[in-house]
Amino acid sequence: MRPKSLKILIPALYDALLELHGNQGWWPVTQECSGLGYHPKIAGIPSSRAGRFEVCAGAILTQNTSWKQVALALEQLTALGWLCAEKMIALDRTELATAIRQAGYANQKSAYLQTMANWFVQEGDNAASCAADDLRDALLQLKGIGPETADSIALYAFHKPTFVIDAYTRRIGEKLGFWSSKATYGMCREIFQSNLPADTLLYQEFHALLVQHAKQYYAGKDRGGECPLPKMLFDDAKFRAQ
DNA sequence: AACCAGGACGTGA
DNA sequence: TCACGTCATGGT
Repeated sequence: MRPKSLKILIPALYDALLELHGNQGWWPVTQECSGLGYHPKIAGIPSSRAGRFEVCAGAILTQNTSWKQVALALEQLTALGWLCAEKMIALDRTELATAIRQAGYANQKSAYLQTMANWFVQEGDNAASCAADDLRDALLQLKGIGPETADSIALYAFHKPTFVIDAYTRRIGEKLGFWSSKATYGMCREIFQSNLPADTLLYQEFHALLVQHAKQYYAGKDRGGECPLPKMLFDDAKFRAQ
Protein backbone atom coordinates (compact mmCIF):
# COMPACT_ATOMS: atom_id res chain seq x y z
CA MET A 1 0.00 0.00 0.00
CA ARG A 2 1.61 3.21 -1.17
CA PRO A 3 1.13 6.53 0.65
CA LYS A 4 -0.28 8.04 -2.50
CA SER A 5 -3.03 5.47 -2.75
CA LEU A 6 -3.88 5.96 0.90
CA LYS A 7 -4.35 9.63 0.11
CA ILE A 8 -7.30 8.53 -1.98
CA LEU A 9 -8.37 5.43 -0.07
CA ILE A 10 -8.70 7.02 3.37
CA PRO A 11 -11.10 9.78 2.26
CA ALA A 12 -12.87 7.22 0.09
CA LEU A 13 -13.33 5.01 3.13
CA TYR A 14 -15.07 7.86 4.92
CA ASP A 15 -17.39 8.45 1.97
CA ALA A 16 -18.23 4.76 1.77
CA LEU A 17 -18.96 4.49 5.49
CA LEU A 18 -21.11 7.60 5.41
CA GLU A 19 -23.12 6.17 2.56
CA LEU A 20 -23.55 2.86 4.38
CA HIS A 21 -24.44 4.13 7.83
CA GLY A 22 -25.20 7.87 7.75
CA ASN A 23 -24.14 10.36 10.40
CA GLN A 24 -23.67 8.81 13.83
CA GLY A 25 -23.41 11.29 16.69
CA TRP A 26 -22.09 10.06 20.00
CA TRP A 27 -21.49 12.37 22.93
CA PRO A 28 -22.68 13.69 25.28
CA VAL A 29 -25.50 11.43 26.46
CA THR A 30 -27.20 13.30 29.28
CA GLN A 31 -25.86 16.85 28.85
CA GLU A 32 -26.93 18.99 25.88
CA CYS A 33 -28.47 17.26 22.85
CA SER A 34 -29.87 14.69 25.29
CA GLY A 35 -30.84 11.48 23.57
CA LEU A 36 -29.52 12.74 20.26
CA GLY A 37 -25.79 12.70 20.84
CA TYR A 38 -23.67 15.56 19.51
CA HIS A 39 -24.79 17.06 16.24
CA PRO A 40 -22.37 15.67 13.67
CA LYS A 41 -22.40 18.89 11.67
CA ILE A 42 -22.25 21.47 14.44
CA ALA A 43 -18.88 22.23 16.00
CA GLY A 44 -18.44 23.02 19.67
CA ILE A 45 -20.54 20.26 21.25
CA PRO A 46 -20.14 19.84 24.14
CA SER A 47 -19.96 23.55 24.89
CA SER A 48 -20.39 23.37 28.66
CA ARG A 49 -18.00 22.35 31.39
CA ALA A 50 -20.48 19.69 32.54
CA GLY A 51 -20.74 18.32 29.03
CA ARG A 52 -16.99 18.06 28.71
CA PHE A 53 -16.75 16.22 32.00
CA GLU A 54 -19.41 13.77 30.94
CA VAL A 55 -17.42 12.93 27.81
CA CYS A 56 -14.27 12.42 29.88
CA ALA A 57 -16.11 10.10 32.25
CA GLY A 58 -17.73 8.19 29.38
CA ALA A 59 -14.38 7.69 27.69
CA ILE A 60 -13.06 5.92 30.79
CA LEU A 61 -16.22 3.95 31.47
CA THR A 62 -16.34 2.54 27.93
CA GLN A 63 -12.91 0.92 28.09
CA ASN A 64 -13.42 -2.65 26.86
CA THR A 65 -17.12 -2.29 27.63
CA SER A 66 -20.22 -1.96 25.48
CA TRP A 67 -21.67 1.53 25.31
CA LYS A 68 -25.07 0.29 26.43
CA GLN A 69 -23.65 -0.50 29.86
CA VAL A 70 -21.82 2.82 29.96
CA ALA A 71 -25.03 4.74 29.28
CA LEU A 72 -26.64 2.99 32.27
CA ALA A 73 -23.72 3.98 34.49
CA LEU A 74 -23.83 7.59 33.28
CA GLU A 75 -27.56 7.79 33.95
CA GLN A 76 -27.01 6.39 37.42
CA LEU A 77 -24.32 8.98 38.12
CA THR A 78 -26.61 11.72 36.83
CA ALA A 79 -29.50 10.56 39.01
CA LEU A 80 -27.22 10.66 42.05
CA GLY A 81 -25.85 14.08 41.12
CA TRP A 82 -22.37 12.63 40.92
CA LEU A 83 -21.54 13.38 37.28
CA CYS A 84 -19.50 16.38 38.37
CA ALA A 85 -15.75 16.64 38.91
CA GLU A 86 -15.82 18.22 42.37
CA LYS A 87 -18.51 15.84 43.60
CA MET A 88 -16.73 12.80 42.20
CA ILE A 89 -13.49 13.68 43.97
CA ALA A 90 -15.24 14.01 47.31
CA LEU A 91 -16.92 10.60 47.12
CA ASP A 92 -15.62 7.49 48.79
CA ARG A 93 -14.16 5.38 46.02
CA THR A 94 -16.25 2.31 46.92
CA GLU A 95 -19.45 4.38 46.74
CA LEU A 96 -18.49 5.47 43.25
CA ALA A 97 -17.67 1.89 42.31
CA THR A 98 -21.15 0.77 43.34
CA ALA A 99 -22.75 3.46 41.19
CA ILE A 100 -20.87 2.45 38.04
CA ARG A 101 -21.07 -1.30 38.69
CA GLN A 102 -22.93 -2.04 35.45
CA ALA A 103 -20.07 -0.70 33.32
CA GLY A 104 -17.69 -3.37 34.65
CA TYR A 105 -14.17 -3.07 36.16
CA ALA A 106 -15.79 -0.84 38.78
CA ASN A 107 -12.89 -1.04 41.23
CA GLN A 108 -10.41 0.13 38.62
CA LYS A 109 -12.65 2.58 36.83
CA SER A 110 -13.78 4.32 40.01
CA ALA A 111 -10.14 5.09 40.81
CA TYR A 112 -9.49 6.17 37.23
CA LEU A 113 -12.51 8.48 37.31
CA GLN A 114 -11.31 10.18 40.48
CA THR A 115 -7.84 10.63 39.04
CA MET A 116 -9.33 12.15 35.90
CA ALA A 117 -11.67 14.35 37.96
CA ASN A 118 -8.72 15.75 39.87
CA TRP A 119 -6.99 16.60 36.62
CA PHE A 120 -10.24 18.09 35.29
CA VAL A 121 -10.50 20.47 38.24
CA GLN A 122 -6.85 21.46 37.99
CA GLU A 123 -6.35 21.67 34.23
CA GLY A 124 -9.74 21.17 32.60
CA ASP A 125 -10.39 24.84 31.97
CA ASN A 126 -7.01 25.29 30.28
CA ALA A 127 -7.24 22.14 28.19
CA ALA A 128 -9.38 23.63 25.44
CA SER A 129 -6.80 26.30 24.62
CA CYS A 130 -3.67 24.15 24.78
CA ALA A 131 -2.06 22.37 21.83
CA ALA A 132 -3.46 19.00 20.84
CA ASP A 133 -0.23 17.12 21.53
CA ASP A 134 0.26 18.83 24.89
CA LEU A 135 -3.24 17.86 26.00
CA ARG A 136 -2.70 14.34 24.77
CA ASP A 137 0.60 14.00 26.66
CA ALA A 138 -0.95 15.37 29.84
CA LEU A 139 -3.81 12.89 29.67
CA LEU A 140 -1.44 9.98 29.01
CA GLN A 141 0.30 10.66 32.30
CA LEU A 142 -2.89 9.91 34.23
CA LYS A 143 -3.31 6.37 35.51
CA GLY A 144 -6.16 4.74 33.62
CA ILE A 145 -5.88 6.83 30.47
CA GLY A 146 -4.06 5.12 27.61
CA PRO A 147 -3.72 6.14 23.94
CA GLU A 148 -7.30 5.53 22.85
CA THR A 149 -8.91 7.14 25.89
CA ALA A 150 -6.58 10.14 25.64
CA ASP A 151 -7.45 10.65 21.99
CA SER A 152 -11.16 10.16 22.66
CA ILE A 153 -11.13 12.82 25.36
CA ALA A 154 -9.02 15.21 23.29
CA LEU A 155 -11.25 14.73 20.24
CA TYR A 156 -14.76 14.54 21.68
CA ALA A 157 -14.47 16.64 24.85
CA PHE A 158 -11.93 19.28 23.79
CA HIS A 159 -12.33 19.31 20.00
CA LYS A 160 -8.71 18.57 19.18
CA PRO A 161 -8.19 17.03 15.71
CA THR A 162 -6.55 13.81 16.90
CA PHE A 163 -7.62 10.50 15.37
CA VAL A 164 -8.89 7.72 17.64
CA ILE A 165 -7.70 4.17 16.97
CA ASP A 166 -9.56 1.28 18.56
CA ALA A 167 -9.68 -2.48 18.10
CA TYR A 168 -12.43 -2.15 15.49
CA THR A 169 -10.46 0.36 13.45
CA ARG A 170 -7.47 -1.98 13.52
CA ARG A 171 -9.55 -4.84 12.12
CA ILE A 172 -11.00 -2.74 9.31
CA GLY A 173 -7.63 -1.23 8.41
CA GLU A 174 -6.03 -4.67 8.36
CA LYS A 175 -8.81 -6.03 6.18
CA LEU A 176 -8.32 -3.19 3.70
CA GLY A 177 -4.54 -3.60 3.68
CA PHE A 178 -3.76 -0.28 5.36
CA TRP A 179 -1.43 -1.95 7.88
CA SER A 180 -0.47 -5.34 9.34
CA SER A 181 -1.81 -6.88 12.53
CA LYS A 182 1.33 -5.79 14.41
CA ALA A 183 1.10 -2.11 13.50
CA THR A 184 1.44 0.12 16.56
CA TYR A 185 -1.22 2.54 17.75
CA GLY A 186 0.85 5.48 16.57
CA MET A 187 1.33 4.01 13.11
CA CYS A 188 -2.40 3.52 12.57
CA ARG A 189 -3.17 7.00 13.88
CA GLU A 190 -0.55 8.57 11.63
CA ILE A 191 -1.95 6.83 8.56
CA PHE A 192 -5.32 8.49 9.10
CA GLN A 193 -3.99 11.90 10.12
CA SER A 194 -1.46 12.18 7.31
CA ASN A 195 -4.12 11.45 4.71
CA LEU A 196 -6.88 13.70 6.02
CA PRO A 197 -7.25 17.41 6.79
CA ALA A 198 -6.95 18.18 10.52
CA ASP A 199 -10.72 18.49 10.92
CA THR A 200 -12.27 17.76 14.32
CA LEU A 201 -15.78 17.07 13.08
CA LEU A 202 -14.42 14.79 10.37
CA TYR A 203 -12.36 12.82 12.90
CA GLN A 204 -15.27 12.55 15.31
CA GLU A 205 -17.63 11.22 12.70
CA PHE A 206 -15.06 9.01 11.01
CA HIS A 207 -14.26 7.14 14.22
CA ALA A 208 -17.94 6.74 15.08
CA LEU A 209 -18.61 5.38 11.60
CA LEU A 210 -15.76 2.88 11.87
CA VAL A 211 -17.16 1.58 15.16
CA GLN A 212 -20.69 1.34 13.82
CA HIS A 213 -19.51 -0.49 10.73
CA ALA A 214 -17.35 -2.91 12.72
CA LYS A 215 -20.19 -3.74 15.09
CA GLN A 216 -22.07 -4.97 12.04
CA TYR A 217 -19.32 -6.73 10.08
CA TYR A 218 -16.31 -7.28 12.36
CA ALA A 219 -17.82 -8.67 15.56
CA GLY A 220 -17.83 -12.36 16.38
CA LYS A 221 -15.70 -14.97 14.70
CA ASP A 222 -16.26 -14.28 11.01
CA ARG A 223 -14.58 -10.88 11.03
CA GLY A 224 -14.97 -8.96 7.83
CA GLY A 225 -16.36 -11.85 5.84
CA GLU A 226 -19.42 -9.99 4.58
CA CYS A 227 -17.85 -6.53 4.66
CA PRO A 228 -18.80 -4.55 1.53
CA LEU A 229 -15.89 -2.11 1.86
CA PRO A 230 -13.24 -3.95 -0.21
CA LYS A 231 -15.58 -4.09 -3.16
CA MET A 232 -16.63 -0.47 -2.71
CA LEU A 233 -13.09 0.88 -2.35
CA PHE A 234 -11.27 -1.25 -4.90
CA ASP A 235 -13.91 -2.09 -7.51
CA ASP A 236 -16.34 0.80 -7.50
CA ALA A 237 -15.07 3.77 -9.54
CA LYS A 238 -17.38 6.06 -7.61
CA PHE A 239 -15.21 5.83 -4.50
CA ARG A 240 -11.84 5.33 -6.16
CA ALA A 241 -12.29 8.54 -8.07
CA GLN A 242 -12.65 10.42 -4.75
C1' DA B 1 -21.20 -22.36 27.62
C1' DA B 2 -17.57 -19.97 25.59
C1' DC B 3 -16.81 -15.56 23.75
C1' DC B 4 -16.91 -10.62 23.45
C1' DA B 5 -17.63 -5.54 24.56
C1' DG B 6 -15.90 1.87 21.66
C1' DG B 7 -8.60 -0.77 26.95
C1' DA B 8 -5.15 -0.09 30.35
C1' DC B 9 -1.98 -1.71 33.80
C1' DG B 10 1.53 -4.79 35.89
C1' DT B 11 4.64 -8.31 35.21
C1' DG B 12 8.41 -11.08 33.26
C1' DA B 13 11.36 -12.21 29.50
C1' DT C 1 9.97 -3.23 23.61
C1' DC C 2 6.46 -7.01 23.84
C1' DA C 3 3.52 -10.84 24.83
C1' DC C 4 0.47 -12.25 28.39
C1' DG C 5 -2.60 -12.40 32.52
C1' DT C 6 -5.82 -9.52 35.05
C1' DC C 7 -9.68 -6.66 35.79
C1' DA C 8 -15.96 -7.52 35.97
C1' DT C 9 -20.54 -7.03 34.31
C1' DG C 10 -23.94 -8.35 30.85
C1' DG C 11 -25.33 -9.86 26.35
C1' DT C 12 -25.21 -13.46 22.59
